[in-house]
Amino acid sequence: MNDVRPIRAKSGTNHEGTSAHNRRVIIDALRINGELSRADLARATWLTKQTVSNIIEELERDGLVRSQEPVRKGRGQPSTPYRLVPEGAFAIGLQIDRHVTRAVAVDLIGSVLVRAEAGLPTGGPSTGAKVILDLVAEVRSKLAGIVQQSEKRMVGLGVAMPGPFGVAGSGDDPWMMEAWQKFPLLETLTAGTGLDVGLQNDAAAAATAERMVGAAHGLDHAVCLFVGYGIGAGLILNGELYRGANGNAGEIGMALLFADGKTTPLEHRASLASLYQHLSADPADPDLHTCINDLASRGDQSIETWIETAAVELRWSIHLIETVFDPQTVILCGSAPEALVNRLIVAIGPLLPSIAERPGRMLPRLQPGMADPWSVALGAAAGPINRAFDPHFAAILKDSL
Amino acid sequence: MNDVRPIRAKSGTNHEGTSAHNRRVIIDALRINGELSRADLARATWLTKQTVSNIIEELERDGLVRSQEPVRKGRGQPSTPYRLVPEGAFAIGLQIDRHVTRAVAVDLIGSVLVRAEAGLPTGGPSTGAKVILDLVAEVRSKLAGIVQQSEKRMVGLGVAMPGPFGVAGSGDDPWMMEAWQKFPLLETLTAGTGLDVGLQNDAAAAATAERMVGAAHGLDHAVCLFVGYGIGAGLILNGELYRGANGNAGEIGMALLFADGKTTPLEHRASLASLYQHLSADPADPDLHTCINDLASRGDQSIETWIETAAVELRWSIHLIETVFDPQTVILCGSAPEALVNRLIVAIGPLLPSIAERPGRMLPRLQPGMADPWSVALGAAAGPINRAFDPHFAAILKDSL
DNA sequence: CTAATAAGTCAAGACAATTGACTTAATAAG
DNA sequence: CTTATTAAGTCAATTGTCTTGACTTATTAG
Repeated sequence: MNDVRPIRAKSGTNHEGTSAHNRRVIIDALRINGELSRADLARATWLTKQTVSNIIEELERDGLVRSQEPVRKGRGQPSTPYRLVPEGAFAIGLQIDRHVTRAVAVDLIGSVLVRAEAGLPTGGPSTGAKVILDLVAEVRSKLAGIVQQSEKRMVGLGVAMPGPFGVAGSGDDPWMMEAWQKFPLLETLTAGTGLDVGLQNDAAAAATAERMVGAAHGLDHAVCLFVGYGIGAGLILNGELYRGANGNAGEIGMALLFADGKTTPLEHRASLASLYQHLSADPADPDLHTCINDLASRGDQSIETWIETAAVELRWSIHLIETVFDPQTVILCGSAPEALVNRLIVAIGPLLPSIAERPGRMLPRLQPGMADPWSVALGAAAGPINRAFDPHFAAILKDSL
Repeated sequence: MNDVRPIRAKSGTNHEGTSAHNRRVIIDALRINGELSRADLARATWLTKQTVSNIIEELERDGLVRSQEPVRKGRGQPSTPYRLVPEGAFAIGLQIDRHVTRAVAVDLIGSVLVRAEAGLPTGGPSTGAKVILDLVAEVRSKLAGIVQQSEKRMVGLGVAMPGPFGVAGSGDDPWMMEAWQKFPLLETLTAGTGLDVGLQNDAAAAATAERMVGAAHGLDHAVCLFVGYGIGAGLILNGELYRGANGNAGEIGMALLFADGKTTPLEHRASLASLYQHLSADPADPDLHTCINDLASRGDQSIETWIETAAVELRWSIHLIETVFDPQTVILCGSAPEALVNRLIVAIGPLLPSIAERPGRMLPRLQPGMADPWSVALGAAAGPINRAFDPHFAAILKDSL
């Protein structure tokens, strides 16, 4: 009598969905192309001139878009280009790593306006939660000091931390990231900040950053190979970040390799963790980053041996990524020091043969991405901005409110 | 003066896009749930009762949907359930393999109504094109003999063949699949049949079939590991088939493995091609399929050795797929004989530890899919049906006409 | 027998994109 | 210098699709 099994269906849409999508398409077009006139927008988006005019007018009223000086280009009335207003929206990005946490305030076009960093006490969330909430509050108030009304235009707080999420842990993590994952982080942050909070893993955040302001800007298919304390891949598929069924897509650090008769996760052979171990360095040392940068840039032998080993694994990882995802390009990025990433890129080449070798390629198979300790926090902040302003399927549907 | 770089932007949408999407959502809901009343549909899709009524009325007029006997379920007016009408649409699916080609006619709900097979002469497309066109014509006319007006409701021709596509070939393929890829297949078929023609690789077709009528029915994230002459993965991501930048996503047969000091593509170690070689069998032998099925079902030693080797590689492939895609489930399917696939599933277990091991899993990590020589052709036919009737982002946009 | 409940319809209204004519402002051609 | 041509952008009426709220119908619980 009672229908027990729930009905599964996709959500429908309506006028508001249409209008929301078109608004997002206009914003996206301006983000990708820098500045465009109404006529340009109409041609590029397949919308009518009139519709574009209406949307632009509304966006201008909302302070998201601003007209520039008219430009004459041949016959006909000069066109008035429009640009995104950087101060049109802000987001906070928060990176929670093993021994450090970073927060940034970012504007609509992805410029970092405020940054702050704090050490994370060992002991996990019980002591760390306060540090984090204080850091977010600090960044927010500094932003409010720079920009009028920033709080009115705050779209959310994006958090990035090492994954994978929701997996029965191995228990051998000395940095207590596991404890962080069990901690009700989203609830704590929502309650403590009053903001909309979103979570992604660090590789996904790096990819989100590359898509907003980096090498993946405007690309529909790109994979960011992220070398941090661990190693992961951030996936841009069909122009959107792909998360998988449980938000763990791209967590290739856990991939098991067979070599020398042993089974080892990739992470143990190519990641900063493996480098620290190779150098017998203390990961909590605040000078480590610059120190490694120095070693890498002057080609120190201790680091070269590691680079040689890691490069073999990375070369193979890139081959696999190309084979499996068929992306337009692979971007190597990381919280690793820039000099190290550059050395790695050289050491990785030449790439293994793969289906990515095709006639008429426009983009390099492998490109360097941001190698900036702040890029993950930036990507974390880009999350809420994407959700609020970028065109994606879910944003059209009624079930997304 | 002249703006040389083209403007890149996503397409906008309009009322028609909304309406087309809602129609597709209703069809999809009926496909997944079997039968639903208007009120059920309204609740499940977030559309209003009135909108659902209008759409159902239109679909009924178009012959895509049919009312069932009203059912009393407690208080209130009895509800009238609706179902998809199988004869509402048809598609032809065509599989082009190394030495054989198969064509099927399929209806709206994915039932195979007609099947036909032909040997492909060596010599590639120059001689094979006619065979294929004749086969398609045969299937179409047989369908027309069974169903009135089938041509009026024909939505297209889907083609599946081994990938990868558009890659500078290695030239060592004795089956001339490379020549097929250079051949203007789509143009020839479009001209020769007058139908809308689409192309996917065989693993993608297998996944499309699993999504329409198999283990991936109604799932949003599933990967089909397809063991055929080669080996590939068909990717269902966010409820849609993922193709990658060049239609080659999932072509894992080309993935290079390092073992025994050598570099070998996965394909050479786990695929029917490797089995044929192991057995010194002739791939063109038409009895090979049943013969291998016999050998596998009675546990013949010659085949068991191969299974042991292949299972190692497949176990690792599944681990990697889980790690990289984070799917809800992995489906093992193939053009391999059913008994062989079943033996492989047993031999593969137990699976390697991965992020797929999580508390509260609903689905098995690995499930058997269709192991039917006709499943690829079925999946090929499912392609045009999906394009015509399933909800997806592109279908909402103005640039999709 | 009556009240409650649920399915489904009706008709008016709201919303957002479309259409085609119009205005404005520039350059090219004579 | 004048005129034709071209392109950007606006105006006002129209169209297509979903929404709203009241209404009708059919059933069961009490």
